[in-house]
Amino acid sequence: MSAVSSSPRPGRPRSATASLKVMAAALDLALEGGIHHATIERVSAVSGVAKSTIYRRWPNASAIVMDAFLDKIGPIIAYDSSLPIETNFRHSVMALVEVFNGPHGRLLQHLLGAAQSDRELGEAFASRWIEPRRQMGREAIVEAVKKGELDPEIDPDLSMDLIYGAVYYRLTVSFSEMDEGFIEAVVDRVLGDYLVGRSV
Amino acid sequence: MSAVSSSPRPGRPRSATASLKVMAAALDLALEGGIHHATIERVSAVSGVAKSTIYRRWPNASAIVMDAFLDKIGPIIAYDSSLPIETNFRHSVMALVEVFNGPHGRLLQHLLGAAQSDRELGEAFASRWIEPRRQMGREAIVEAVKKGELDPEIDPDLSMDLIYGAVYYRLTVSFSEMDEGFIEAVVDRVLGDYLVGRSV
DNA sequence: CAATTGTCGATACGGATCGTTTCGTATCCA
DNA sequence: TGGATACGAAACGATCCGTATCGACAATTG
Repeated sequence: MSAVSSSPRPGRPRSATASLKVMAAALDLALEGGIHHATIERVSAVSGVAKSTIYRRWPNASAIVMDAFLDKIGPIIAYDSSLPIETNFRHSVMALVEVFNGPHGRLLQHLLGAAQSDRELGEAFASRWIEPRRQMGREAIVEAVKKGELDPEIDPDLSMDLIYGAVYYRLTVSFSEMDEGFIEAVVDRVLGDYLVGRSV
Repeated sequence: MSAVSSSPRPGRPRSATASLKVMAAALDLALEGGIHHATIERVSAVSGVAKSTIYRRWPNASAIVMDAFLDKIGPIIAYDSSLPIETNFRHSVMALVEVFNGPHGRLLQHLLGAAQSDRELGEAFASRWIEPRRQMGREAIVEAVKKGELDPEIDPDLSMDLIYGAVYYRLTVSFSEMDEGFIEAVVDRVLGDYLVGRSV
């Protein structure tokens, strides 16, 4: 468990900039012409990093795009527990849907598509993109219960399945648009009955 | 609008058996080694139908697999309006999840994945697989409202987004298992509050 | 019956991409 | 100074793509 900072092994160390150049090139190519446009050959040509070097670090082109995407977009999670729980969810889900509708939306869709037939890709996606959001959502619910905003009977996990399920279903299964009204309806429908001081 | 039964056009008619042989071969290959194993070259070799003939009928390999899948599995829709609405939904969603868990589940997942970066495939999937199920689900809800089983306040479309959203989310986004308990929880959570004679 | 029209299977083509390998060079550690 | 490892460049065989060509075949049309 000694995660040494500098290089513990002999031999020439891996170039630190190579990975960055490769990921930047892969992201550019994928944003420009869809994920299938980001091939290893093209990434190598655009980044100036040799194919052999790339294959030493990633198993295939989709994995590069996934890494690049998660590094760039992954950290953005918008939960704000100072807001009322319902508003908090509306805002955070709306922020997610704005990513869907923005320039990275199609790429996210393509990545999720590729993950359907690539186990490692799917695991990376689930652990680095999906789970952090679920986690924060669950925590927001638990906090809201503590504050007395929500009925303790609520099932946080099921709530996440329903809310995120509905928006990903629209994005990737029924391929239909989402507006603010839809998000409000979903959040209301899932949280509404558990809001304290309402369902009288 | 004269959809003639036999061949109205001159020239040699298309072989009726060719499409069947192609679809059977494509489905076999896809079930055997994943959707990427069903290439045009292999389908041609296995089915004995020439590549040129295949390209005359389908734009790419995924489209063949989609057609084959929908022809074989598509018709199976299990709604039974004689049951109480809650039981009806539990059964039909359970039947869908059993498809997910069965031999065709991974194929469905792969097809949905391919549809993320193939517009035509996505539209075929939405119109031939998703929409018929939503339609029957909505009708079941409307009937239940008429029968007085459900509160007329319920939103059938939103209910479909929530129920199907949750199960597809588990299949394709969070990659987690589904058991009967999960399905009961989802259906209960979405329909429960609208069941007449309960939330007193 | 003969001409027309479209499909059939077989085969070949150029092109893209894959993933691997080889080679000489560069860089770090002991 | 070695030994070990990474680097870029280049070439490899293989697969699949989508298109085109070919002669043979089977239906309609006149």
